[in-house]
Amino acid sequence: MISNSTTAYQQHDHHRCLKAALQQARNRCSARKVRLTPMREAVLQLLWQSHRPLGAYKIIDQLSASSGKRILPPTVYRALDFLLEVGLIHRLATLNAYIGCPFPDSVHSDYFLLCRECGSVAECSAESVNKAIVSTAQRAGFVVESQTVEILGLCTPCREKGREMDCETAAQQQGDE
Amino acid sequence: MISNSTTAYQQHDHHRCLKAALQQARNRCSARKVRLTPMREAVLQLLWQSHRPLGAYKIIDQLSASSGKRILPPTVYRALDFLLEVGLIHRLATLNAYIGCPFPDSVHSDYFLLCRECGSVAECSAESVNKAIVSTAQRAGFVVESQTVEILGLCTPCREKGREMDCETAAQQQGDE
DNA sequence: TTAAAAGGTGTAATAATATAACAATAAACG
DNA sequence: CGTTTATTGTTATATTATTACACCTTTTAA
Repeated sequence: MISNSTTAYQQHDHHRCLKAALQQARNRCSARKVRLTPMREAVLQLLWQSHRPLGAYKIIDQLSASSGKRILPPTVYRALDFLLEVGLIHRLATLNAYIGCPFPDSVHSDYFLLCRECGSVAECSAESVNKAIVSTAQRAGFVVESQTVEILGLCTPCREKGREMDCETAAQQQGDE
Repeated sequence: MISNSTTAYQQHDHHRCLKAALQQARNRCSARKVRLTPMREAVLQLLWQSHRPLGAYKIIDQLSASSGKRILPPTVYRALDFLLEVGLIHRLATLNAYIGCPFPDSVHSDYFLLCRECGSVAECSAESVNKAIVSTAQRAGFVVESQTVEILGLCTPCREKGREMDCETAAQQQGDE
């Protein structure tokens, strides 16, 4: 069984997506008796702007721009640490970037699909992957404590776009950074 | 079927291990018509000192110490890039560190067991993990191009040591950094 | 066998990501 | 309230990695 968040690269009402995430975050924090301060919420909101991960310094820049005053690294890293701790975001080791967690409340081993074309990241929780990892590790006498699984590839929309290009004019394949 | 290199944390003749790795590297480079220069070989050799990954700046320091002159970052990063390219080493994203590849010649999706206690890293290639990843990704419409799978946990020797400690004196559990 | 080209290394400077240490402030709690 | 605890501000710095350009060495090819 797969539980996933491939809405990441599908059309959807993102405003609703963000609103739900923030509400979930508030609930989770109050349940845990920890404080979702304005700074922490601001960082979380930035990470929910889109389904693309954001580097810490991008967050610093955006926050500085929107607040009008210089936000310094420790401020943002502390908010990120808090959000990681509470399970509201994840850090992507291969990108040195952070992303909102779409289902903080369900148990899940982090498993990410990173589209190299559009930069979107979908989080999945696949029991089969988890089982395969734990059981092969076990056969090697290794006890699993945590996993980092980051898959680089192409999401459906980007693959289809790529196909169109192949058919029409494969000539002008400029990268859109 | 699992093919692995759990010798990483088992007793073995490491000198032989290193010698074999260097020979394999020379073969691989000559087969590919690329040059395993003294600098590149020195870096590779350092990465084969043990089955523990090494950060780039550790390599720089060790190389500077042993050669008597200051080796600067680009020199080492270039050697690392070369070795990565040729498939003789891997980069561990979760550690920002590098490690020799025990079987550069066989096809394998990189899958690493990192022991949090002793720091040893074993590389495995498990078809079951790979298949689970590719098939669940596929169900999400995602085409896999490359994978980063890094598993943190405890290797057999460390787990056993931990057990002994529990039985005898759990008191003095000083981390051996 | 030598000139040109390609590949590799040395060096200085700097970019990008992250943390340590301590002061100032705000919130929670008795 | 006043005290304690949690959070944020600030300065400085650590860690990892890259850019740009000069110089040297190996290979190629005339």
